[in-house]
Amino acid sequence: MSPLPVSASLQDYLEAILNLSANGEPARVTDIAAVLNLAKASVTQALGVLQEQGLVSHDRYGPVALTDQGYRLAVTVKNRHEVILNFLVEVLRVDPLVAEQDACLLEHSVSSQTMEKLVQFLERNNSAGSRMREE
Amino acid sequence: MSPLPVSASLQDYLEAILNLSANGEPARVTDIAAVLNLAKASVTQALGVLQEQGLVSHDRYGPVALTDQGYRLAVTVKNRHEVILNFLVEVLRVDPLVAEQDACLLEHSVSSQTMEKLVQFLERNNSAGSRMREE
DNA sequence: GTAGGAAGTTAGGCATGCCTAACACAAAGG
DNA sequence: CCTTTGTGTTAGGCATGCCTAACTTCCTAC
Repeated sequence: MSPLPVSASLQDYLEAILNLSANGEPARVTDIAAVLNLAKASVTQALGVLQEQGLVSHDRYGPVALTDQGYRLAVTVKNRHEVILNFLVEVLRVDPLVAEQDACLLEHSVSSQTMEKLVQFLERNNSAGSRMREE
Repeated sequence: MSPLPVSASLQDYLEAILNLSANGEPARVTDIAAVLNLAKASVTQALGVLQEQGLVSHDRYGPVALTDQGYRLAVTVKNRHEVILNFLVEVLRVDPLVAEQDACLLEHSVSSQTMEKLVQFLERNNSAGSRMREE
């Protein structure tokens, strides 16, 4: 329960698994490798670590599933990603493709406090007027 | 001249050296190690790499200096740091200490485009009106 | 059933980046 | 001088995270 030291890399695996299983797909090693653009062997290795930490369940040669704990963590990571992406695209007007890449990296470097502040900022400037004029 | 692959870690060394030499200090291995909170041996090693890449000049047992190229790169890195810090503190109102830590990490993950957009945003919302109306 | 190919794993290797321990050098004081 | 103290380097080790190559397992189609 302690704030498990889940590296940026492992967070990426969790996020990928969440996205895959959200799409109905059962999250196989090959799919994860494809999404993350890594060798399958690397995925197998990472899954071993994630399983040790109780974040993933994975029988040999079987599909991969998030545990409850892993799911919660993955959702957190994905939220970060989306908040940051939203900010980059909607506020800064960064090109969506670039923003997507940036979000992938930034999501691992932003403190919780900054994330909160970012959410607050978006609530102020987004909901208040999703089309707020700038002319 | 090509976009040298200078890792985040090496960028930190450059930034530290720039900050130290800006303070009059001659940037010694010990100082760099202290600033970055690393072992001196690690600094020596990194300096070797930086020297190979022509970013730093460093005679055995002597002080460390940035080359022209290294200086330019270090300034770029430092600028990124300051822009991000400024944004976090002035716009998001993140606690300065937390913001400082975040900036150290974020400066390595943000694309050039996002940096530009961030600068534009700050120019709009900072200089134009440090008290911009939000009512 | 059995031969494919696809999926998954294992083994071994490599780069980065950090560490500690031990050694070499330097500069200053007695 | 020569010893002491701090600075710098070298050597060796370790963790992470990736890779390729070779092997095993699975599944499907014949």
